[in-house]
Amino acid sequence: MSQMLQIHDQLREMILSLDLGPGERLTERWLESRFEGSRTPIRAALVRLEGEELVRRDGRNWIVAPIDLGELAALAEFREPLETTAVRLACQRASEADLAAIEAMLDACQSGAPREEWHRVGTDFHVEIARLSGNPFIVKAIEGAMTRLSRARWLEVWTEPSREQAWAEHRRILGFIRKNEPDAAAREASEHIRDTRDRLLRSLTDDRRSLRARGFAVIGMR
Amino acid sequence: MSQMLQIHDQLREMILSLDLGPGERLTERWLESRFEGSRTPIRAALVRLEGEELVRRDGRNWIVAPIDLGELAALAEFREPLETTAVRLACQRASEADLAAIEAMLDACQSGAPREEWHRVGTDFHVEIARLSGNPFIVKAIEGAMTRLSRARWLEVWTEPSREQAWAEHRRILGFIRKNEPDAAAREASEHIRDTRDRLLRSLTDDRRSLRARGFAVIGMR
DNA sequence: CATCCTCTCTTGGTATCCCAAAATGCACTT
DNA sequence: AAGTGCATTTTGGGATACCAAGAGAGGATG
Repeated sequence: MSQMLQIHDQLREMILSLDLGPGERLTERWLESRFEGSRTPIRAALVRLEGEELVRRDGRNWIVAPIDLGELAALAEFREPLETTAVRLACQRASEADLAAIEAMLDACQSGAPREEWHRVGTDFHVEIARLSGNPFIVKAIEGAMTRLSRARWLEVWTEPSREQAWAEHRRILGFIRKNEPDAAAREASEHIRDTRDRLLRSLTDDRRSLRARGFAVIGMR
Repeated sequence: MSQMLQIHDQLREMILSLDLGPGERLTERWLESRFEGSRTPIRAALVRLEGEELVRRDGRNWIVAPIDLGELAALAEFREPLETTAVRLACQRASEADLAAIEAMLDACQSGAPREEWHRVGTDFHVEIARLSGNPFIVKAIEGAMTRLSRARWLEVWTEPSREQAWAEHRRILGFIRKNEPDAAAREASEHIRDTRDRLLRSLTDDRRSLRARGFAVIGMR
């Protein structure tokens, strides 16, 4: 694989895992030494990440995109029509094998599983459901939305009951698709997206001060 | 503005206006002489355009993204939930001034207007309506979808009645938003998107052979 | 001691250079 | 005449060189 793609993937991972704090400045020269490559592939990776809005220009400088809490409500508003459409289409188009694969994914996430696992599966569930719609534009939009949500979800303080509730909602959505009840599946999906939004907002607005203290640029939601 | 952005914009324009044929190969060296800049900014522009999926890798080469007629149906399926949501939100959030501005835009497109004008307004209408939703994610998604549709719309053979019908549908959507009738507006928007899809598909599948003859890579829709 | 100016150093933007790999074309074979 | 193998050319990937602009330190001046 080309060096540029390696750098892109590593840098992306560092950003999404909060190894690089939101708002942090990235100098091309630092990245150069960090990844032991020259500036050419590094700049290509940065331009690419800029397209994914994980990195941004600040004047002439590069910075890690700040987390914008103001986005969270808009993101839920965006996901709702798309995911309800996705589950409806999934009812028509998904095979039993597809659904079983997703159920297995949920099952694999036992209560003892590490935090990374819960985080990943909680994202992948929505992307995989979108994939069942068979519509690549819906898939890409949901991928983008979940990526945008990803860092905020690391910061969320997960309580056991809230996590359980989210998982129960996932299972209900899947169940209604399986029973081929598109209206019920869509209703569940809507509720789940709103519940998740509320949980995130409640958790993050409380902790915003402490996030700032960690040096993270967290904007919006005055 | 940086040279890279200039090159990006110019190249983007050339692609969207079909100055560069879909599927055409782009060598960095040719672009270098064409834009009288060195390869560094040109490569940055190409990486950027790759993110917008207007340019793509073919092995080690760069090519202008082919037009994929198979996308057209999926694109309509994607737009429908988003735009119906957008018009509903517009009913709640748009000011009279916003609506008047859009109406003025439609009015400015008289029957004698040049083809470019019709093409541009036909795209902008949808983007501006999306903007009234106040949701930046919806706006960007619609922008992307209309961009993806743009080249196919140049190839469409426009008949006077079909164009009139599209404009009448635009006006009806706007009218229902104005009268604050979200359900009616959403229904109109759905119908309009489907009608447009059907018109496009009918026109393009017929003419596919002639497009290929012009050297355009047009794939999908066996 | 505060302020302003200047000089330096670092940064990103651009041009150019080198290299390996892939394509091209040509000659030679059958 | 068609096919095959080798030499040459061209291409994109990466590294480096150079530059102008901006930030920051340090010194001169009030």
